[in-house]
Parts: sequence; structure tokens; C-alpha cells
Amino acid sequence: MPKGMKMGGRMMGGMGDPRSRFFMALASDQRLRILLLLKEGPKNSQEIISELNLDASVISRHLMMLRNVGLVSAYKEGVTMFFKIDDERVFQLIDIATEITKDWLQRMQNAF
Amino acid sequence: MPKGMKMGGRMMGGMGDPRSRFFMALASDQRLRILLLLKEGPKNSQEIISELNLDASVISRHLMMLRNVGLVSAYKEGVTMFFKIDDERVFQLIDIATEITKDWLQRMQNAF
DNA sequence: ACATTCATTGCACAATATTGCAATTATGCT
DNA sequence: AGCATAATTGCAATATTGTGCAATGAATGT
Repeated sequence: MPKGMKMGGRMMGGMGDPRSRFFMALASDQRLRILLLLKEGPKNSQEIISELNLDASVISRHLMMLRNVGLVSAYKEGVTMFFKIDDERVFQLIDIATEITKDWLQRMQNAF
Repeated sequence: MPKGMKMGGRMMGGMGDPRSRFFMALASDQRLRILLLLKEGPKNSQEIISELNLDASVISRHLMMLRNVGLVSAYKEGVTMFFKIDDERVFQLIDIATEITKDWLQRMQNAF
């Protein structure tokens, strides 16, 4: 690859470490809200849409991203689609992230 | 906010759930490589640069992001800067992410 | 078959992220 | 102080992501 070649952006396509892709699915306020909402139990699209106040297409894409990394699964009941947490370990991740962030903030405050 | 208003992009500024910001720090091949490299022990910039094969400025920014979420800390030794893991729990996160991804792939394969 | 309804996809635009080069700042050393 | 080296910041170019609207697809009911 030429030296001056500008690649920009992140690694193209689906290549690279699948874990970065996985974490990317969690790196969004909206997707985090969806996950926390689904923690209460399965929800249909309408419930998610009215909770997040975003276009249905946007919700659909966020849910697809979460499904693509195995965090959420979908099933149909009559006409409407329901979504549910497919791997409860995601909450372990969120909890650890919360603690790390909290502890770090604590350390920052103690330093000033 | 007007209905047709296009916001685009993700939530502006540093607002929003700090955890999405945290996960964003992990949502990068390069930053994951840095973390895995630092798992071996503290490393100076030069070692990280030659390992990742990126410009020093890019490494500096990646490290800054990791420092800004409390995952990496830095200290100086003589002229050179050393970086080290500041919270070992990050490897718990990576391990869980690895398992979730692996298990999901397994399920996918079983389905076909 | 037709209409209805809900989910997804195509498209365009806005906003953010990543990168590299250049310039600046910071630090240690003589 | 002045110099040298290392790290960071400013900037611009490019890639990728997030969003909304419109169109399409899929499935159900009439």
C-alpha cells in the first residue's frame, strides 16, 4: 500500500477483529437504551419506537445490529415482531462498564 | 425540535450515556490491539507504534481515548512515556465479548 | 385479488471517527 | 538558555455511522 495512501475511517467491511464490531454494537446510546428496555422482557417494535422516539427504520437498523452480534433475537407473534435479549451476559458487560466508569470518576474526583 | 430536523450522526458532544462512550473506546481494532499489547505489561510509545504500524499521532490519540475512559494510564520515565493497563477488568469485558461472539457463531453454524 | 399494516431496504444528508502530515508544545539534557 | 527528542494538537481528507423519508417486501385479513 502506497505510503501517502489515505485510508481514513475504520477497517472496511466486516474484516478485522470481530470483537471490535461487537463492542461497536454497544457503543450507542440508543442501542444501550434498547438493551436496557429489553431487560424488562420481550418487547414489540411499537413499544421500542415509542420509548426511543425515533423512526421505525432507525429502530429496525439498531435492532438488526444487535441481532447481528448475537445480543438480540426476534420472533413473530401474529403480525408484530417481538425482540428479546438473546444473551444475558450482555448485562454483565454493561455492569462491568458501569463499575469501571464509576470507579474511574471516583479516582478523578479524589485527585482534585 | 422541528419534525423534519435532521440530526444525523450520534449524540453530539460528550452528552448521553457515559457507557456508550466507554464501549466506543473498545470498538476499534487498533485500540483492542493496544490493550492486548499492554496486557503483557507497560509499553512505551515506540513499542506500540512499531507494533501497530501507524503514525505516532494516531497512536497518541488512541491512547488518549483509552485514558479518557480509565482503561489506560500513563507515566513518564526519563524522556519517554509509558502506558499501562489501569483497570484489569477490561480483560473480563474482552473475554466475555469473545465468548458471546464465539457461542453465537456456534449457534449460527448449527442452524445451517 | 386487493387493501392494510408492519418491518426492512434504498437513498441522501448530517455528524462523527480515523488517519497522516505539519506544527506546536513539553521535557530532559548539555 | 539553547538544543534535541518525544508527545500532542491543528488541520484536512476520507470512511463510516446515524438518521429520516420514501419505496419495497412480507404477511394477514377482507
